[in-house]
Amino acid sequence: MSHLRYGCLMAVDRDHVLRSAAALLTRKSTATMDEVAKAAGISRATLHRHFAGRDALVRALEALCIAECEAALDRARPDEGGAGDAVRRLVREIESAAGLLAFLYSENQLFEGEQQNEGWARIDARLAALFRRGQENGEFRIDLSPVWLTEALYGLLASGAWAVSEGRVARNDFTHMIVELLLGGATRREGS
Amino acid sequence: MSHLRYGCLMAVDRDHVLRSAAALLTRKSTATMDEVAKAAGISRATLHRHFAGRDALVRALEALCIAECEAALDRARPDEGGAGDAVRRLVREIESAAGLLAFLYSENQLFEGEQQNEGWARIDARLAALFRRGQENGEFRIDLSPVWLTEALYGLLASGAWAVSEGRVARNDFTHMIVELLLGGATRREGS
DNA sequence: CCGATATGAGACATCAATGTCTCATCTGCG
DNA sequence: CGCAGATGAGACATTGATGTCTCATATCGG
Repeated sequence: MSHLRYGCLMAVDRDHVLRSAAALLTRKSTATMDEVAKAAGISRATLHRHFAGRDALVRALEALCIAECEAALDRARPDEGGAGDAVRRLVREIESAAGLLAFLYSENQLFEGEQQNEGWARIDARLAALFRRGQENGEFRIDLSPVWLTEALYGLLASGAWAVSEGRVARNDFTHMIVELLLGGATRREGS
Repeated sequence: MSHLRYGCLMAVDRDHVLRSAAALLTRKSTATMDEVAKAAGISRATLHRHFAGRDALVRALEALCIAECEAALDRARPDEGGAGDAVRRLVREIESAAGLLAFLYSENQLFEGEQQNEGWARIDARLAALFRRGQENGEFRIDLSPVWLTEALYGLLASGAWAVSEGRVARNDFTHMIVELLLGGATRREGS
């Protein structure tokens, strides 16, 4: 049954291609299919055998990013312990996907009109629920809506990934910078 | 001297075209030169008479955005009073340019390799100086670098403009959302 | 060794956006 | 009115990316 072998081998290679493409497009969002193929060490023809076209590739990257974000969300256990600590865990877990997130974040406006992957709605809902939980247990302020906090988190992740890739801030500071700004803000606390 | 009249009239029309293009590209960053021309109520030929090409148009929008940001920075008087209050004034003044800023923010990665407009360096420096002033007078925490706070401000402005244009948050909340998150963070203060 | 399958290389047509050009028309001014 | 400059409409070539195709080659399993 060559079908089974075919499927298996393709899946492995497909994943490798996908991750190469993610790494490249994170740095250069306008990279050509040819450049993507070269970056993955395959020919353009083979790239097309894996992904019908650029659109399909971006969609696959979107699915990958969604899967990684949901996995990060799972690992972060957003329903356990303090909401602030959960946010810290989440940012730490999602850091590796931030570059891809930033790429898709700007690519999304290209999908206007077309339907969005419903995975984003799931993630948005889980993030908003985390912020809402923090509000309800008194940890977070209530004048900033969960929806806005969710959008702001995306924006800070994208900014952080961009600033790191540009060398303007150190990669090791990524989590700290984002978490501290998102949770504590720039104002110095009297207590600490 | 038709040259004088010519220069004057072109300047007026050019500004109108520029603002139409900004309004359109803010909503649809991939708009065609044809769409930009239609949005400005002129023909594609006339658009090309004003701006040599798409690149020149984006550069002109960049210059416009820089001018508006610097004007906002001037009006906000970042060197007067508390740094926190100065940031509030700044965000309020820069709000109208946030959409254009978001467009150029994602367009910038297209300019990789090519030299950046030095205006951004001026603005970056003024913003970083404001945050540094806040750190030095004890208002702001010192573990978040002025460079990161500057990047984060850009990111929040872009996220805010995007969220507003998508209808996910109310336009009237724009300034409050960004300022409060940037300065105070999501955590509820004991004092208030 | 043989055959099936995947791959690489490259030719080729397509397509969309762009930049350039011409020409008819309009407008304002003398 | 008559002219110069600006405009609109549209044709045209160019360019870059894309998608499709063919064929020779490499690889792997039987």
